Amino acid sequence: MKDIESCEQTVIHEDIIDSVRKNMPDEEVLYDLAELFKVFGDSTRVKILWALGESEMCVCDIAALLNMTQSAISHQLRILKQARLVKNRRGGKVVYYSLDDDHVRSIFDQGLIHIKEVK
Amino acid sequence: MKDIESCEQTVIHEDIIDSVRKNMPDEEVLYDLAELFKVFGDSTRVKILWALGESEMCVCDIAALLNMTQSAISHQLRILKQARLVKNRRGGKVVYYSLDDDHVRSIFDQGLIHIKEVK
DNA sequence: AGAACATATGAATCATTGTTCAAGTGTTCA
DNA sequence: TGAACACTTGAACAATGATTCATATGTTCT
Repeated sequence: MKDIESCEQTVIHEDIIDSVRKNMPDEEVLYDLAELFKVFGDSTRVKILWALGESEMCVCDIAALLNMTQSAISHQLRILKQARLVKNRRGGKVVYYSLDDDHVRSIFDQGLIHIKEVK
Repeated sequence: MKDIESCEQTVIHEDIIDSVRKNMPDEEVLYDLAELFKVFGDSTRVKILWALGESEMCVCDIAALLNMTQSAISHQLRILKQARLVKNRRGGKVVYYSLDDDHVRSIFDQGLIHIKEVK
């Protein structure tokens, strides 16, 4: 995110730069994409998402499952909810969370294919 | 990552916890998955990957395209290479980078579907 | 109303990370 | 060989972020 005095860079293949630039999506789209993947980029959240892929769960059960504090889980659930990856419903004192996106599974799958090939 | 004295958590649905735990992949797999998505979780890297999806490019061209320093780009390329998402070849003084994974496109696509639905 | 419980939230802390700056490789060409 | 260029790399810095701790909210049950 710099823009000081329009840079003094060496450009070797101006034609390629131009054509690539022409086909690039808006800055904003790529930014949002990165923000989404950032949410997937934490193992606690990945575990939560995976667990919710198996079953709707309440906060304290997730905490017990992952052996972490309720508070920590709650903070992460907030991030997941803001990203619209999970939703929740209240049942008395208990709040149940579940997946709010069908693509979570397929995003995971694509990632798994990659890490399997790399191993 | 805590394990102090086996926690004192309230468990509400023990059966669910057990069955979810049974179906969870190894800790290591989920960790690797998060590490992979972490790589996608930066807009500079997303831009680089997208650009390389269009065409093989050298470092200074990417820097010019994104209006960033060669150094910054080079650092990010190293991360992408460690994750086996890009590969490179040398042509004289110039180093050309290209995608090293067919799934980058499909991972992006899944992400794009999500952010479009959310908007 | 008040106690007990499940969850949420704000501030603080510690670790991680992206970029910059300066210096280092490696290659070409005169 | 040495200057010029493309790129890499390590240290430093600032910003971001995950977890903890303490406290607040909201619900149930007596």
